[in-house]
Amino acid sequence: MLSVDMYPSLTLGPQRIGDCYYRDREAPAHLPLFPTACDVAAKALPPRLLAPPPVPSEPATKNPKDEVKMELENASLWKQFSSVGTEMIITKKGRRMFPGLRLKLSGLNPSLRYILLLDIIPVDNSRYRFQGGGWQAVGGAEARLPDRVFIHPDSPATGAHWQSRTISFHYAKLTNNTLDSQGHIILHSLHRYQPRIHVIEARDVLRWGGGQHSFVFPETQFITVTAYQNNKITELKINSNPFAKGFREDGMNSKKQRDARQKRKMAVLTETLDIVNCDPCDSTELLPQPTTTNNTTSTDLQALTLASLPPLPDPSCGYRPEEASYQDTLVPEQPLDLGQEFMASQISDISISMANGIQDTPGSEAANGIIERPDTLGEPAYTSTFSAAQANSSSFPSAQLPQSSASFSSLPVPDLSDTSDPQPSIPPIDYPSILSSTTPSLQQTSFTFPTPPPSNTSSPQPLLSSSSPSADTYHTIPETISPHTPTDTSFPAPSSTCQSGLQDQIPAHSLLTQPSQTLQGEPITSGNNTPSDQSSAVFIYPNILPTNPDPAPAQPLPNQHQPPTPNLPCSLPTHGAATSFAFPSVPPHMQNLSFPNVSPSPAHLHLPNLSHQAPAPSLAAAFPPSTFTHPSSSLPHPPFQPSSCLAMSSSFQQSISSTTLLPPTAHPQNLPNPPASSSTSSYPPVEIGAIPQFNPPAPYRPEMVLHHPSLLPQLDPSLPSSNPPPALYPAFPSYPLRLRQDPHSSLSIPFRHLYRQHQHGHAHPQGSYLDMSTRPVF
DNA sequence: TCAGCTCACACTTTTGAATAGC
DNA sequence: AGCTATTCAAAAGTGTGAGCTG
Repeated sequence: MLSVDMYPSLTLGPQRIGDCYYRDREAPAHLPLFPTACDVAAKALPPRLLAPPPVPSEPATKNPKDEVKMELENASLWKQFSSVGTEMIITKKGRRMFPGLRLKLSGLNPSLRYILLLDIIPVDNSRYRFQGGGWQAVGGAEARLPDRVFIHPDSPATGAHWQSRTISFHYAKLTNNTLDSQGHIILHSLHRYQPRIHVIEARDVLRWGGGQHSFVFPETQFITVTAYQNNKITELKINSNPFAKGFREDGMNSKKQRDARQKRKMAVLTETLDIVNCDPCDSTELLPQPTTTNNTTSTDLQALTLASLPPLPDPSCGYRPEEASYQDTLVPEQPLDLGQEFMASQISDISISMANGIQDTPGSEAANGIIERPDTLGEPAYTSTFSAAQANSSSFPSAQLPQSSASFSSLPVPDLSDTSDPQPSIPPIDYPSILSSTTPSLQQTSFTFPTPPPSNTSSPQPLLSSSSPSADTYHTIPETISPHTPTDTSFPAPSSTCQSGLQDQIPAHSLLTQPSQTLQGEPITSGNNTPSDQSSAVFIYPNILPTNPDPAPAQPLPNQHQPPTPNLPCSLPTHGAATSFAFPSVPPHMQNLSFPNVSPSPAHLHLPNLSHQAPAPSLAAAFPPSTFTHPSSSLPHPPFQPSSCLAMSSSFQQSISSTTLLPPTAHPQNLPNPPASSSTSSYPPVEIGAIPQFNPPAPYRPEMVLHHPSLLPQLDPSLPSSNPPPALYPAFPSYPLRLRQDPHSSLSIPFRHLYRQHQHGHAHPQGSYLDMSTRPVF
């Protein structure tokens, strides 16, 4: 597949993939989901941009699709963690999530094929630090990384398949390696994220027309860390994760055992030393002291260690509070408080891609009861819900978790109100609260992002309202995804073209508004964000502390956020064709687009991700010829994060490539790809897998994205008309998925080739990843 | 000096190939 | 010959703690 660009919908983030609903069983809370990229963009963008496009077509939503429901099977476990403040370890090699996402789907058409995607978007623009027993927002978030999407290994599979079993995303891995080539989801450490699950009809992907459903469970929010900060979390992990069994009290790797081992070691050493020297005595002496008994173990150990070795690690390190005995030294656990602040801006990068996602038809969703809203992150919705819920509950202080999270009881409308509140409010939000509230609700993918929803839609309220409807229902609003819209926006489009696209759609100012966005295209995501800036107010992430109220400023990187991205989306959406694209295939737009990367001068595009990720599935997409010229953007981009990579499951890819993805309905042939075809010719269809992989070392540059206006989706519904190409998909604003090209490729080479090359890397038996971030792509 | 990150370590579970039995 | 069940080794996932980096 291509770059995500190609497929806006995929881009998840910001764009809408479909509808995103938060569902709470009980009460739907609507949490706006933000694609990472989107977020940024969103913030940057003026609200209106963000606002979900009016959804004219929403109508469709009512179909059965609407009834698609998703339940988080291990919600209780998640709630336990969220009540303390969930932390997820991220490593260079990639770390699985624990708890994992275990889901139950219902309401799908048994005979249709669906693709399940997982993406993780930043909840706010803040960076956190664990202080005083709680999480506090301490500054602006880092530039957004390329958005990557994890495609469930079973994808595409029939509705019957998905509904007959528990769906687990445990194979998905998180990494902090921005140059990751394994296709793992790239996240920043000490940032707060929200996982989202997207259900897309396979044909949709291909066509772009299908409905999408996005689900968010607030309780699954987490803060990334490279080492656990909260002892309570460590305990929970050890007690809940089978792999950590050895660290349990009774395990062989328990502190006790470890101490004992160390002691033994020490003893041996001391003996040796004694023999050799007398000095060792010291250590030996110490040893005795160690307390007696169990605790003693620890103490002993400490003593031993101390004696023998270099100073022991801080006692504080000791995890278990329980082991108070040890604790003398240890630092007592602290309640987590997450201070959340929003950084409104994050400019960061923009992962714009996400941003693109923005709008979507909010309205439609709303209708459904769903919330589209993207309102960004959470804005209101979150806040509201969360706040109420429990701000406290969760460990994350700042952000309040939605109470419900756990219960998910519906948090009806209130959220809205809440949301509003929250934002302004306080910085620190309780994580939990947020989560909770959201939990149930689905969000529509419409990612409207944080950005202030357009008047209506955009506004969080809608979301809320939607949410209010019952969580249970979760409306998923199937939205067709129009690639166009959102996604693109998200992309920072450096190039004028792109920008133009976006711009067109979006008021220039809006874009401009945010400094951060600055650049061209960015608007996208930023748009949403923008609000955020205020964000804090705007978004409600409960958790989020307003700390960084202004995003823009905060994010210096205006450039990064470039609205441009939109371009890509645009193209897609516009063309019905786009829809037709099979994943693999590249949207026509794309074809037009020249890939920055392509250009020899790699400089422009840096698709860091690309290169790595690549597990692209074999979607074959034809790439449009890279005519893309990508003006090298002058823009500086922030280092780009490889967002774009998509990892696709092999199966998925295969299917895709084979057309399997294509449901009967959609055949690759049909794919919009025509361009593809053309492209194919010139660019053979790229396999999705490949795309992700763009490994191109080159950092991603938003600008690239910008170039292609066509691609850019319309961010603002309101704007839309201007360019709206005939969208294949009616309505909505879905995010286009974008596939990235291989930077290398830059070339004219058909993507496939490119990808194929890369693929090897990605092929993950367990699942594939797509780099959604379109941005990176171009 | 310190916060944050990386790495090696020991332990555990999971996975898959090899083998045995029916 | 084909299928299923069992065994075993390798691979991979975990938190820990020391060391490194900026």
